[in-house]
Order: sequence, then structure tokens, then C-alpha cells
Amino acid sequence: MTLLDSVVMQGLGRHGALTSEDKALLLGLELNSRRVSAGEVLWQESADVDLFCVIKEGWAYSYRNLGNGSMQILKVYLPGDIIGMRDFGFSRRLAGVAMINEGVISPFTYQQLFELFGRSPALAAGIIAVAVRQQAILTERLVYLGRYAAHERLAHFLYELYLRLKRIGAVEDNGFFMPLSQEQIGDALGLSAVHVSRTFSMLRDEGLVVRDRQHVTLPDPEALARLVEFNDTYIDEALPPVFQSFA
Amino acid sequence: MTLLDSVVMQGLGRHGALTSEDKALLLGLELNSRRVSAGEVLWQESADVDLFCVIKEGWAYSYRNLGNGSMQILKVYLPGDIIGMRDFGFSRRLAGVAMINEGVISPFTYQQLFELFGRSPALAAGIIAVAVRQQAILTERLVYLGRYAAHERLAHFLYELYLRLKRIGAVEDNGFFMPLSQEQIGDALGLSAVHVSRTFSMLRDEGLVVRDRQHVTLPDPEALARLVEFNDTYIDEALPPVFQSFA
DNA sequence: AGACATTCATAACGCAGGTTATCGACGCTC
DNA sequence: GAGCGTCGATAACCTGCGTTATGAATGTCT
Repeated sequence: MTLLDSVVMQGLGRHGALTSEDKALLLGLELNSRRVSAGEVLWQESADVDLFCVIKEGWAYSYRNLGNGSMQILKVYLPGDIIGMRDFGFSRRLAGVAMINEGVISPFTYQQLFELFGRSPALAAGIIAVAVRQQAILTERLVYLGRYAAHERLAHFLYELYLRLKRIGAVEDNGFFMPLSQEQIGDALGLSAVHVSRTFSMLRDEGLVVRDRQHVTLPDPEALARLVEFNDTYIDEALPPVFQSFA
Repeated sequence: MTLLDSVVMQGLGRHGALTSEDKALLLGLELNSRRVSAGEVLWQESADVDLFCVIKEGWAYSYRNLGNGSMQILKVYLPGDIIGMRDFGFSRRLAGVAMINEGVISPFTYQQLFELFGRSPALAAGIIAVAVRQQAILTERLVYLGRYAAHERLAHFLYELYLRLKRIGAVEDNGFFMPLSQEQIGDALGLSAVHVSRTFSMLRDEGLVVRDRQHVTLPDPEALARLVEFNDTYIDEALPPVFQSFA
């Protein structure tokens, strides 16, 4: 899973906006790559912002460790995602990032990013759009934390993963690999691990979610989508037309 | 309160990065202005994204109306804030925006924004940094929704307002004007209006917050800051050095 | 294969916060 | 200033979720 694949699949490279030079520039971000182990911390909160990463394999999450001893997971990153854009414009990290399972990442620097922006406005627009869409996903989580019950939060979380994984071709027979522990899911959804377990049992009893260790199947994704009234415009939407003239 | 004041006060215009042309461009965004009434909806969720606004007077909030009948307020905007940047890169609004009290706004278009970006990289960086900081505030709210109790959420919310208002010179004797109803505060914090009232009483009894109708006083802001372990780096931080060479 | 650490399911119990209701204080309009 | 609508305080009651505990299943190390 390269960034190029991801950007194209997210509809940001359509309309013939990406020249072959653009593609070469994008691939150039991924010349370096590094194998990382499960649980490895890529950076801690408050560390200097020196680089960003593309995830090529594996899952990661960004998190905040809180004064009261708990952790809030902000976002789960999948292959093809850019990590660290949250910190763009800051000199210190606003959140830590750690790998969930083992994988491969491609780090690149602020300088590389600026150079790319200078060379291709189309890519600049595309990358900014990707970052903005990640924020939209975060906002959606905020809405769920504020105003929905546990089973709706979990259903929404799983359905979001399902859609994002489907887009990168990682869903088969409505099922996907899901390396998160229930404790981690709880940290993402603002729930205790125990209640995540209870809620999984509930969704299982209702025939909405089947889980076997690290494999999740959604027997009827549409039913789940109805339960959570999923707002998917922000995940798949292309850049608005006005960007074409700019880029 | 103009955008220029705001950008400068937020430390994004320091380092002599803003030329007099930059300043003229910024002020040019605010040539149009319009008086708006209390409660006026500036746009609804899903409306076409045609313009952005600078708030010159008054408070506003962005919100989502949810299927279960409740509302989640995403962010409260104060004078000097840019509204609508959340939707940058989308063709439909992700959230509605409404005025809290009456005020004055200056609308500007996508085209104006792009033109400004093309003419001044320094301003482009500055405006993006402002948008990124607004997202950081949102992330902080998410953390509080996920992992903190009602009194901590409310204390954090009030302290955040206090800091933001202080920065624009709207705090006097540790007190400020706060036009939000308890129902609206509840919608922002994921609490019922009743519990917001209970929590205000609690903070009052502890001597942390004094409230008289729409006026709030924090007798001991530092004590409140300790209670919420306020992370203020994201509010006041200047752009990192690497941006200077770019801009 | 044995020892140990994780992860997960389920139960029992308590409490923070939701819900509903009532009442008083303001701020409108005419 | 009478009537009305909105806002906020407080109380009573209920429930969803946190907490703690226990045991079973699985994965890992040697």
C-alpha cells in the first residue's frame, strides 16, 4: 500500500490532475522505509516535530496519556494513511503515535513536504485534503463520544474501519483483520474494556457483528450502517471543483 | 476585532513575516461585513461550501444535529476567529454554524482565499496554522469527552474560553461575558442541561467559578488550570522555525 | 510441554449523570 | 404592569457504564 495508491483511491488524484512528475514526487516520499515492531512508539507527545510517515503495512494509533492515568486514543491509522499531519504547523507533537502490530513505515521530513508543495500545487491540495479528511473523521468520533451510547459508538467505530479497509481492498466476505484489543477500543471510544466486551456480546446477540479473536465479520453491513446513521460523505468525497482551477 | 489583529495576536504574524502588502491582503478579506442577529444560522449542514467568514463581533458555534434528536456543538467561535475552515477541501458543509448572540461577520470566498494563498505564502502558512490550531482545540475537547468527568469538562471549557478571551483582550478582572445558555454548554460538553447546572453549583461551592447571568468570573484561574491540567501549548504556540524559510 | 502473561467473558455492585418535574427569576411584548 | 416564554436551581428517581473480581482461553518463552 503506497501513498500514491491511497491518494488515488481516495479520489484526490482523479480528473487527470496528477502528472507523471506528481506521481514520481509522491513515490519519492517513500524511498526510505523501515520495519517497525508491534507496540513500537514512533514518537511521544511533546517530542520535536521532525518527520511525518506513510504507513505501508500495519496499523498504528495516535494517543494522549492523561493525568488521571487513562489514555485516549485519538485515531487509528491504516496502511496508506499519513501519520503526523496533525502536528503540521507545530514544533512539538500534540499526541504520541504507536504501532498496534508490526509493519513498515516510510518517514519523510518537513523539508521534503515543503519541497513537494512548492513543486506541485495539485499534490499540495491533495495532501491537505487527506489531512482535512482525517480531521473530519476525528470530528465524527467527537460527536459519538458526546452524544451516543456505547453500542452506537462501537458499531460506528467498526463500520468506519470497515469502510476505510474496504477502500484499500482489505475486506473479504464482509470480514477483516482487526488487531486492536478491547482495551484499546475502549481507549478510543471512551469506554472501559469490560463494557466494550459487554457491548460486543450485545452486537453479536443481535447478529450485527461476529468476532473471532482478531477477525471481525459484519454479516449485514447495511443494517449496521442504519444503526449508526453513518455519514460517509467525508470519507469518500472528491475535492470540490474549485480546487481544479487552483491545482 | 479584525483578522489581522487576531493573526498577529496569535503569534503568527511575528518575526516580521508580514509585509505591508500582507496586511493589506488580510484586511481585504474583511471589506464586506454584515450584521447578524442572535440565533441566525449562517449555514446548515450539507449546504454548499461557498464562503468562509471572519467573526468581527459576537460569538458563534458550529454544530451537528443528530438522528436521536440531540445536538453536538463542535466549537465555539469568538471575535477574530475564522469560521468554515473545517469545510476547506469539501464541497458540502460538514457542520452547521449559527450565531449565539448578535454580531458582525465578514464573509469571503474560496477564490479570495486561493488568491491570497497565491500572493503570500506567509499568509497561507499563517491561515493554515490558525485552522490547524482550531483543530487542536477540537481534539482537546475530544479527549475531555472521552476520559473526564463533568466537572473537569466544564472547568476545562471555561478555562479554554478564559484563555482565548484573554488573548483578544476580552477579560477584565478575571471575568468575562459568556452568552451561552447551560443547554448550549451541555451540547458542547456532551452533558444534559440539568447536569451542567448541578456542575456549575459544584464549582461555585468550591470557589472556582462565579456566574451571574451571562457574566463569568474565575476568582483563581490558576487553581482552575491545575484542576484541568490545562495543556496550553496549542493555543499560543508560534509557527515552528521551518515555516520561516518556507514563508 | 510447562510456566506465565494477555486477553476476554461474565457477574455483582455502586455511582455519575440522564430524565422528569416543579418553582422562581428574568426579560420580553403589548 | 399583566401575561408569557426562556432560563436556571433543585429534587427524586432510574439506568448505563465504571469498577472489581474470577475463571477460561489463547499466545509466548524457554
